[in-house]
Amino acid sequence: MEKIFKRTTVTTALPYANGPVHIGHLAGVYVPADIYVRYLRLKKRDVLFIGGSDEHGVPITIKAKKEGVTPQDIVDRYHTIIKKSFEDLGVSFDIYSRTTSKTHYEQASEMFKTIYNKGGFIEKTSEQYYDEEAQTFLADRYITGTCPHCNSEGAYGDQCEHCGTSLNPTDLINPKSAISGSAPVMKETKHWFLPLDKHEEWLRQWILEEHKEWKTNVYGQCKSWLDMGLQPRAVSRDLDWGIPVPIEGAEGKVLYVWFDAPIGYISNTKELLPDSWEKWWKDEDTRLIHFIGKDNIVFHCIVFPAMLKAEGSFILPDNVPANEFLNLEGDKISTSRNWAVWLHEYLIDFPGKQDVLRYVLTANAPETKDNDFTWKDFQARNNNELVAIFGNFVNRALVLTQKYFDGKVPETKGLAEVDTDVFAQIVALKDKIEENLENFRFRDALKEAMNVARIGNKYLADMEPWKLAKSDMDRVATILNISLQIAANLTIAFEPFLPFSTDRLCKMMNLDKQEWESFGSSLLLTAGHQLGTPELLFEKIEDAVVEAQVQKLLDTKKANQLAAWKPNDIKPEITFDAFEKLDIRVGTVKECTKVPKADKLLCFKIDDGSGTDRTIVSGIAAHYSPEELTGKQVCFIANLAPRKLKGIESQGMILSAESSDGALKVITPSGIVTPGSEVK
RNA sequence: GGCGGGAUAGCUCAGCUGGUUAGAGCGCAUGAUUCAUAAUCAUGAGGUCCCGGGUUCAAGUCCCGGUCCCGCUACCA
Repeated sequence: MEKIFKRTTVTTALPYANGPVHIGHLAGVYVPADIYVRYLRLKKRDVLFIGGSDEHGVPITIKAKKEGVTPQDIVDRYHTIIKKSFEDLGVSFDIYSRTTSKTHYEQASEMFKTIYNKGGFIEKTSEQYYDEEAQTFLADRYITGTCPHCNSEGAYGDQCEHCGTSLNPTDLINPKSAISGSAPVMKETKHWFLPLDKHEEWLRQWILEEHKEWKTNVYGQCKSWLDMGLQPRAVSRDLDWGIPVPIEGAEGKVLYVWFDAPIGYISNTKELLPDSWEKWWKDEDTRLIHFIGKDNIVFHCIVFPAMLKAEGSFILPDNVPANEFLNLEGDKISTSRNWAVWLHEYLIDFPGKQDVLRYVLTANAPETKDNDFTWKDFQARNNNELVAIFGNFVNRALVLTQKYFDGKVPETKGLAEVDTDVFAQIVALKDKIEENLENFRFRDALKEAMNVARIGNKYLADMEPWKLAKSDMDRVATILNISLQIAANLTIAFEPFLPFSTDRLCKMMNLDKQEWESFGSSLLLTAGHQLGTPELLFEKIEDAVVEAQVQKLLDTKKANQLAAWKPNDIKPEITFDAFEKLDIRVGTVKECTKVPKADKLLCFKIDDGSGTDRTIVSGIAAHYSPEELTGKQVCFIANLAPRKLKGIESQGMILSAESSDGALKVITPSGIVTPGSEVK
């Protein structure tokens, strides 16, 4: 049962303002959303396209601290870059605002208060680390100390970067505040929780029964969560960067960023339409669509709807088309490793080629599984598809008309069956494109749009007007009229996908933009209409250009890795006596196995020369397979107090070096020595 | 470890509720053509449908087991 909606609210995941936007964001969220919205507008449907930056949360405060600037400085910088680059790519937001806006502060506070007054939250008091000197509670990332697992210094409260173990702040040995350096104390703190468990029943009905049409990845993930049972989720944090919890007795507490961010969709609508925003969020005849990446599924399908429901007056999303991820040259896109193609840099490196990126990202969109972006593919799709099929057809039609009819649209002189058949084919394509777009299959829709140009090329090849020009100019007139009508249809077919190119094509043909319903018409241009000057719609991209991009990728990656990495500070001096207490030995690995039910641990049986095997558990499973190390000699600390890991007593610690990229390499003697040899 | 998604031609992907010789685009080969940015058009060669079992008259498609990739989540500490 398909419901008829009066209008559509489209939101895109709010990019986090601690870095620029890259092609992964575009392919997964912004380009498909923009295509969808442009299509709806062409169909004269009522649609609102909402975007904005997500500007709160701990990572931004950390980045600010690292750079010695304020969080506001950070978000101002990236918000500006992101907003500008979206505009330049033609992502046609009706508004692109931010979660630090005044409207948003008010809206988020109001939302919290409404839910609070309805009894929609539960309160819990727990103990957390507090920095007395700085008078603030400490986020996990703000606490450092010694890792209880690998004993390395400088582990964070949520994770030890050395061994990769995830931690709780209370696990750290000798915890220190990253703000003041003082030792934090445990202090009671109160927080509010959204009891998702109380929403489980209706969520189950709403998603599992009423939205079976959602994409399989989305539906499956939701079902998994619902089947596991939902837990209450904290909506506040002790932090000074964010929206203050708007009730009494909540000083020093802000809304947790996940609670505040999605409300940004609503706030931004309100900022744009202060008087009429509610119909876009509260009217049952409005269709709400969230475009997101797959990492955001649970959030937009379960958590945010629970918030909206708890508030009581909002509609729920009708669909959440989540895409998978885009890889780059075979590797995961990573901001920290600087393995990415940044939008703002692309726009500088490829001026006027917004549509090429839009095309490639759509043609290769990660709709059903992770996909790979390569510069070679980028070049091939530009040269073999945009230039050779689309651009070339347009050029042929325009140049031939220029040549035979001085650039004026010739009159048809009697239509043959092949002529009318062309438009029947185009109408069939229009239907396919519509069906694909309505179902968020942008890749297929684009392919069908390209088929319109293919029809044109085939028509010209079959009709051969350049031959008939010697004998039958009437027929040539008809053929070129038809060809030009096909070219005019291309301006409609590609408008959602390649808005810059359709603009140029319209100019070249001296044609106004057409609406979607004219798609398939054989009368878009009247006889005698004067065309503009033909230019090349797309130009070839040479090998050297894409090779330079690959090189740039490799270079910046290497440079950033080196620049970002510096060796840890040397620890405080120790006496020779202290050194002598350490007993480092060499042993031969007799047996190495994975520890069951643990992803990171390997269990070693080591010949240490004593006659009995020594058991050591080490967190290096992510870096070595058991076979690689069996038979090898390793160095280990022999007199470290034993520790139980996953129920196995580990008698010592295997020494490894950690490289700048985080890779662990086991320390091994340069030649074979007798097991039990001392390392001095 | 649990859960979700994926694995199909050289590459990127379609294959709905199981049914004849497994499809598309690009790339490749051959031919045609020259109006066009050596672009176009036609034809063709490419596939143990990840592996191993099973259900069935019939399995890429359903069931069980396994491998690898991605995401969520947990444990460990």
